[in-house]
Amino acid sequence: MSELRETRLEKGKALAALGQGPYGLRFEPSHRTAELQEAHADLAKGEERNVAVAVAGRVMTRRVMGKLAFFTLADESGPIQLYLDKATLDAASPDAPPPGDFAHITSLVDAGDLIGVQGTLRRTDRGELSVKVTSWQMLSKSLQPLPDKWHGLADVEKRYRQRYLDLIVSPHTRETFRRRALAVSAMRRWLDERGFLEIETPVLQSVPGGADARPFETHHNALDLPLTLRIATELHLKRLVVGGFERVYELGRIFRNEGISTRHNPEFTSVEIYQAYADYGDMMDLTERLIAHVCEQVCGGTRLTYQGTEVDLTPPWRRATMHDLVREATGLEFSAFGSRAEAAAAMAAQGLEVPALADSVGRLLVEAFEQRVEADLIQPTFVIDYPVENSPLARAHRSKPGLVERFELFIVGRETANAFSELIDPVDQRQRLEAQMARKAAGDDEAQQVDEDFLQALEVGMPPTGGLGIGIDRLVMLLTDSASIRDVIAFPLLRPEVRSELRAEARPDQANAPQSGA
RNA sequence: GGGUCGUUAGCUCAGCGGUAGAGCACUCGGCUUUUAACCGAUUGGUCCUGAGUUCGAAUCUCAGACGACCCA
Repeated sequence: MSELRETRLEKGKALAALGQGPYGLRFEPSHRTAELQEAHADLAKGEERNVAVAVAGRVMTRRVMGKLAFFTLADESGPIQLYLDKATLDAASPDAPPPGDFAHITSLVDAGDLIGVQGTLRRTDRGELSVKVTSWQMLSKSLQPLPDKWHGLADVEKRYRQRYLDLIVSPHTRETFRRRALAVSAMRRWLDERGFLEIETPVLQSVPGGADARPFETHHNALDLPLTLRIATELHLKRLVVGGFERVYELGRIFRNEGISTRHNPEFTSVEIYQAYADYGDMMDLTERLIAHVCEQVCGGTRLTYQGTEVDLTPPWRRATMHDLVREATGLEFSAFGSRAEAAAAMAAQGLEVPALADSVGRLLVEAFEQRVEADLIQPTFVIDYPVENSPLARAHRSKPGLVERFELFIVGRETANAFSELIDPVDQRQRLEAQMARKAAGDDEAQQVDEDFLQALEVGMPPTGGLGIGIDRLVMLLTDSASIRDVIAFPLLRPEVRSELRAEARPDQANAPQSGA
């Protein structure tokens, strides 16, 4: 609908004729609105306070009644009411061309416009703290209507596609991203204070590694080189540990070419943390303390409610082996199975699915865990000691053959962190990655590949190291009580919006296609 | 990948085989204590797209697009 836009363009011209932009250069607010609300909470109804204030923000609502008008102006901190009366405004601007300053602000300023005002304070008879405006400046004319002031943006798709509108009208959305920023900065500060260095590693890689995932592919023109976007930061951070950095981390975006769901976005944020001379037990301690600290900073405590469920993140957290958890849930004792066939038969008898790709007792254990245990791990739980087959970068368990020193942290049924005593033996590492390559050749397109340079780094000698990865998006979902990962990513991936006329051009075959009878 | 639901005015929605509707927003008029302001008037449509059934389709059928949720 362009009529509204035309009207507002006309108002913009009228404003320009009055010397009001309509796009201002700068404005100096004296306060945020929330500061005024707090500082003048004691001002009584009907009273005025003759202090000069200046505030800037977006006009959210307008109520004009003859010679008096009320606007709501919102800045980042929240709203404040503007009290506009004809007598005051016209007296303050005697040189304004007819029909006068009050008429100008009430007829040329629309909901959605960004304006700055100067005035004094007054609490109205109804108890609303207001800026009694003496002068105003148009800072930016909005040519588009704001979403419905009562319903807000109910269309979920529009909320994601036009996040700016969502942010303007939904305080809850603003709060979510504010908390996300708080969580990330609290995490970095906590790590920095403990001597961890954040070092950036490449996003563009020749050999994607560090996780079981399919990468995005791209190309470097000048080198005529196929490249992939990183699926993890692990192998480069380990090279830094080899190089002598004993505590390193990187908090950043990684990319996995997978489906989209309420828990998956193709680009998401992780933090990977490596500590030399530590093992996975140390990383459990670190994980507890780090996440509990971030939770305190963001939520004010270590207890929270997620989608109606009480979650207590107060350390220490439960630690249980995968074998024990699967036994509790299914009665199956996986350490007693002598062959895959035996394990598969026992699983089938329990009504568990037995996928063909799970070609070993260890992989079936993980299947049983995913099918029967995972979703019920509501309170924070470290699941420890994974089968070696699924963990090609983790060190063999010091006392349990066939297992590795690995844990995953589950909260509200979701994998939230993953950590190992890192595998530092280059010979063992080569064998593990070669086994992965064999799987890849057999059709597992998420299997890892051999990274010769990484193996070379290990040959130089890597100290025993504990490594940890945390999914930031899922953690923020937990801290903000968000049901979907899209609610904590400002601009989640969506299919591009296609206009109907372009759609017709894109599918010319459709117009003449023969129709099969209905 | 499979299933369910949704898509109608700028926004929120109703209409479910017989002339396209409401509230809000916009525009105009009135109004000096409103806060979903109020009162009056006007304006606004590719009913997601394409095809089919029918005398007649927003409505029924098929295909497609996009989205949400659930499952894998």
